[in-house]
Amino acid sequence: MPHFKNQLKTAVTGALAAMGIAEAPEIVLQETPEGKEGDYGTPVAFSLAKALRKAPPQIAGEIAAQLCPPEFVKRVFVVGAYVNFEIDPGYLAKVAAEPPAPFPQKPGKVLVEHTSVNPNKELHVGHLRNLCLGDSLARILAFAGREVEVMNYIDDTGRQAAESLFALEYFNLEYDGSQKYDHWVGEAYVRLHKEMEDPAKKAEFEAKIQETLHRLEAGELRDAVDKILRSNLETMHRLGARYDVLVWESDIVREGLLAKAMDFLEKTPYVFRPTEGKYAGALVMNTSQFIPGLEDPYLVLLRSNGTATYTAKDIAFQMWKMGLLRGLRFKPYPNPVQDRLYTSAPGGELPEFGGAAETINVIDARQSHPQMTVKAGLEVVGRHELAEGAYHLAYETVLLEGRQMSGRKGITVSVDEVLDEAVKRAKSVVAEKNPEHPDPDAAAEQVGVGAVRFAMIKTEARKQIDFRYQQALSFEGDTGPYVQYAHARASSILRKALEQGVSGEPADFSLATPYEVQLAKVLLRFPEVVQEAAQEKAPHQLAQYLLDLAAAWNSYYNAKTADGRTATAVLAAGPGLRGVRLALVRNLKETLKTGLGLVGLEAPEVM
RNA sequence: GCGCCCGUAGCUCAGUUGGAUAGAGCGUUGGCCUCCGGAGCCAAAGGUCAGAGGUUCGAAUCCUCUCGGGCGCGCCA
Repeated sequence: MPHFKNQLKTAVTGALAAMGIAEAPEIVLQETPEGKEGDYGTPVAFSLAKALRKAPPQIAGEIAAQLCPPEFVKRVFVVGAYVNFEIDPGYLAKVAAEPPAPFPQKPGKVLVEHTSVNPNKELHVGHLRNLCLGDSLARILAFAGREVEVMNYIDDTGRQAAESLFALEYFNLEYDGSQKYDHWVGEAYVRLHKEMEDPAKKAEFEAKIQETLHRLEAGELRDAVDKILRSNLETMHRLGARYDVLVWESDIVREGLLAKAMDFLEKTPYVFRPTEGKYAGALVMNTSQFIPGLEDPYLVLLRSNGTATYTAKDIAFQMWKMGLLRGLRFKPYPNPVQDRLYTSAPGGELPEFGGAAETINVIDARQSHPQMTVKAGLEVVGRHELAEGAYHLAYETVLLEGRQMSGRKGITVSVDEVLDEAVKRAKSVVAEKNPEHPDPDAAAEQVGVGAVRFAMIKTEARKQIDFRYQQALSFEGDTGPYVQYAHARASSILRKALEQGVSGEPADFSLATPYEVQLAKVLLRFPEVVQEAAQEKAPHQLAQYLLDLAAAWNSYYNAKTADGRTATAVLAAGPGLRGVRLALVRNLKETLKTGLGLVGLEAPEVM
C-alpha cells in the first residue's frame, strides 16, 4: 500500500486516540465513489456508533475536527457519516508517477506444483488452465517477495503413459516427423482405447499394459517417456511457463521415499493392517480425526497385493515437498527451451530441492478429496503446521463449447491447435491494423498467445469456464490484447517524446488536472492488488485490475473538453504539464508491463 | 444418500475479511478520427444480485432453509 494511504489511516487513528478511543477498529480506507466529493474516505464512524452511543454523523464530525491531516490533504470533511479526504492533485500525480517500492523479501520458501500432465499425449485446454494459473501465481508470489520453487511432476509410472507406450508397440508405429511427436503418440493412445471398447481386446491388452507398467517403474522406458515430455515442454515454453525442476515419480519410488513414508505412517496409531474384514491384508489409514463426515474414513495405502495406491504416492511426495523425507537426487536437464532447468535423476549430484514450509498444488477441483487425504497424511504424522501450509489451488474444469472433454475419446482441443489458431488470427489483425509493422510475426505470437493466457486467468479459479474459440481468441473488450494495446499506445507516445527531444522535460505537478488525478488513483492501486492476489492466491484479481488500468488509461487518452477538443494531449501540452503527463505515462507503461509479466503476457512496444 | 463448489444484465463474467448510487465485456441502438495508434472512447437501453427467512445502523457479501446446476464419494489412475 502506498505510504500516503497509511498516513491517512494513521491520522484517523490519531484522531480516535484524541477522542479517548484507545482500541481503534481497523481503518478501512476506500476511494470515494464517482460523483462524491473527495478522493478517499473511511466509514469508521459507523462501527463506533454502538460503543460511543452516538449517531454516526456526529462521530464523523468529531473525528474530522480532531484530525491532524498530513500536509498533502487539502480538506477533511464529512459526507453522511463518512470522513472524506480531498488530496492535493499535484501530490497524487507526483506519487503516481513514482515507481512503486519493491516488496520486502519474506521468509520461507513456497513450492508451487503445476502443469504435471501425464506424459502420454499432447496438452489440451484443461491443462492450459492449470499451467496459466500456476505459472501466473508463481510469478506473483515471487514479485511479492516470496522465495518460490516451481515444480512440474512427471507421472511416468502411471497407467496413461503405459498405455501410450504399449500402443506404439502394439500398432508397430514408426515416427516420421510429419507432426508434433506428442500428437502422434496421442493418436496411438486414442486408437488403443477405441480397440479397448471391445471387452475381449481389453482383456487381451491388460497383461501387456501391466508389463509396460512394471518396466516403467523400473525406469527402463525413461527415454521413451522423455521424448514425449520434451515435446510437451515445447508447448509449455511457448506459453511462457517456467519451471525450476521436473520430479519423476519413478525416482520417488526408486529412491525409497514411498517405503520411508509408509514406515513413517505405520508407526502412528492411525495406520494399521487389518487382519480381517474388507481391508484384510492392506495397509490402511484412519482419517476420521482429520476429515469429518466421511462414511468410510479408511483409506488404503498399500493394497493387499503389496502395491501402492495413488494416495500413498501423493502423501509420500507431499512429505518430500515439505522436508519430512529426503533423498531425491538432481541434475541439470539440458534442453533447448529453458535455462537452469533441473530434473530428478538416479545418480544425480545436486543438492535437493523441496523442503518447503508452504506448498501450493495446482490441481483441478475433482481432486479435492484426494488432496484432503494428503493433508490428513501430514496430520497423521503429527505435523499440523505443515498440513496448514499445504494449499490446494482447486480450479474447475474447462468445458469445450459447452461439453465435457474426454482425453480417452479424443474429444479435446489441443493447446498447440489453439495457439496456432490464435496466432493466425492475430497475424491477420496485425496486417490489417498495422501494415507497416517491422516484425508482424513476433507481434502476432505475443498477441495470440497473450489472448489465450489472459482468457484462462481472468476468471476466478473456482468457476467452471467454457472454452469457446470465438471468445478466447477475441482481441477486443476485456482481453489480454486490450491491455497490450494500452501498453503499446503508451510506448508510442514515449517514443515520440524521445524523437522530439522532450522526454527529459521537468514536471510541474502543481499543474495536474482532475484527468491526471483519476488515472493516478487507479495506478496507485497496483501494489495493493499484487499483495492481495498473492495472499489470496488469486491471479484473476491482477488480470481484472489490468483491465481497469488499461481502461482508465484509454479513457484518459480519449478525454475531450466540452467543445470536443482533446483534453489530455501529452506531447502537445504546455511545458510543465507535459512533464507531468510524460512522467505519468512512463510509470503507467511500466506498471502495465510489470502487470502483464506477472500474468505471463508479453508487453509489445508496437503491435 | 453424504460432502464440496457454483447461481449477479439476453450471453460471458467482476464485485464476497459487511459500507456511499451493484460494475465490465459481448450483443443491440446512437455518437466520436483536419488531434499523441479507432485492437480505442462517449452515451442509451438492459438487474426481484436464484427464492424465502434471519443478523446488522447498513447484506450481492454473514447465518438458516428451499430450488436449480456442477463435481466428488473404489484394494481405478
